[in-house]
Amino acid sequence: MSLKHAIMVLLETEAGSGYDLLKRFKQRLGFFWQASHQQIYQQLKVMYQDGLINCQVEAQQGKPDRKVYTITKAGHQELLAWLNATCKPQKINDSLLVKLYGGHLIDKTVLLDEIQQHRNQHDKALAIMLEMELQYKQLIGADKKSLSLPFLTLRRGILGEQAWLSWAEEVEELLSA
Amino acid sequence: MSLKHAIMVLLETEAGSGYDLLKRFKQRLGFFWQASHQQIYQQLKVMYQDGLINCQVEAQQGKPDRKVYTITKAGHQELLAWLNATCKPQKINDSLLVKLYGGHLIDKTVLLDEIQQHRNQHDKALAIMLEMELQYKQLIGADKKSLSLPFLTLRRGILGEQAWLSWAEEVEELLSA
DNA sequence: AACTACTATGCAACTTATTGCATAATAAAG
DNA sequence: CTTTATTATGCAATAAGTTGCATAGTAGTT
Repeated sequence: MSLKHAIMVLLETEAGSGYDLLKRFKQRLGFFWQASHQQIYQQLKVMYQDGLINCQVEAQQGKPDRKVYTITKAGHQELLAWLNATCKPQKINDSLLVKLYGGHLIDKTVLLDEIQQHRNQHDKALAIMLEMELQYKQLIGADKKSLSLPFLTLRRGILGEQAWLSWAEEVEELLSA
Repeated sequence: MSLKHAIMVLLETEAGSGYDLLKRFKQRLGFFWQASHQQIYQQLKVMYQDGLINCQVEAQQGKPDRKVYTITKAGHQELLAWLNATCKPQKINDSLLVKLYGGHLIDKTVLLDEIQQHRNQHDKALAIMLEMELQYKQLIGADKKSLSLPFLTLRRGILGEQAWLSWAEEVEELLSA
């Protein structure tokens, strides 16, 4: 289970509440790790029980208490152990491809429509990532160096999206013929 | 849940037992849909209870009975409904990228080793797919036409793997520097 | 003779993720 | 003035997926 470790990677650099972590997932790990708010809150609860993280409750007026989590020594060690262990290859379950595989059963305009809808999403995702890349490239010195590993994950996203879009062109060409 | 629908896509063209389906997943959908034998057997049980598939038991000497499943009318309709509905974007959870994102906490040779291990897997996967592509391209006429949609899913695999490998080169270059 | 791989199925327990609901304040837009 | 979005958290039930174990024969290898 890596959600636990993804959370710890985020907490390692900066403390945060469940909501903070949710936002960080979206902003920083969103294109390679997706987690819902339920998953995060539930996981934090378990991790706290297991002593991997500490919790400081900040009372707030009117709003529910804000629980700010930090990583413990035990958590840090667990994270290091995980980082040093090999991880299994990513599991891929892509329903769009299942649909395409069985696409002879339906009208091909339905397939084309769906591909185009997905392409819109991928176009947007790529545009965001290219913007992020631009911002990274304008950095200099220590800032740039400290972000070199996150930058590599961004590159994965960019190359992945570009490959997806190239493929979509092939699909559209073949289905439109 | 699409495992159900993936199974029906496979049963739509040809009847099969749980074990048959497991093999077909590996051979035909393996690079975009992964399912364990447990998942398949459990799912078949539920689908049978729900009337989506029929089951003919073939007695075998010494071995357990072989249960051959076929799709029912209800199953076919459910499949068509699913094929015509839009599916949500693929969920990606890639622990290798989480690891890379938090890679500043460990020795970069560990990262390099892991990338290289993964690259071996991706190299092999790509080689298999390129071989499959070659075989497809040697087909002619009706055979070729009937496999044009599976071929598109194969292209997705090929373009995806090539993108992964290009990325791995970037990573190795940056981490080795 | 022992080990390994393949065929062929399945239960039980556990972990992980999703869906639906619930609360409650602030701020912006129409 | 009403609706929508954002901040902020969480329970309960269900669905989906994983891990470990179990059975049992055949075929090939060491």
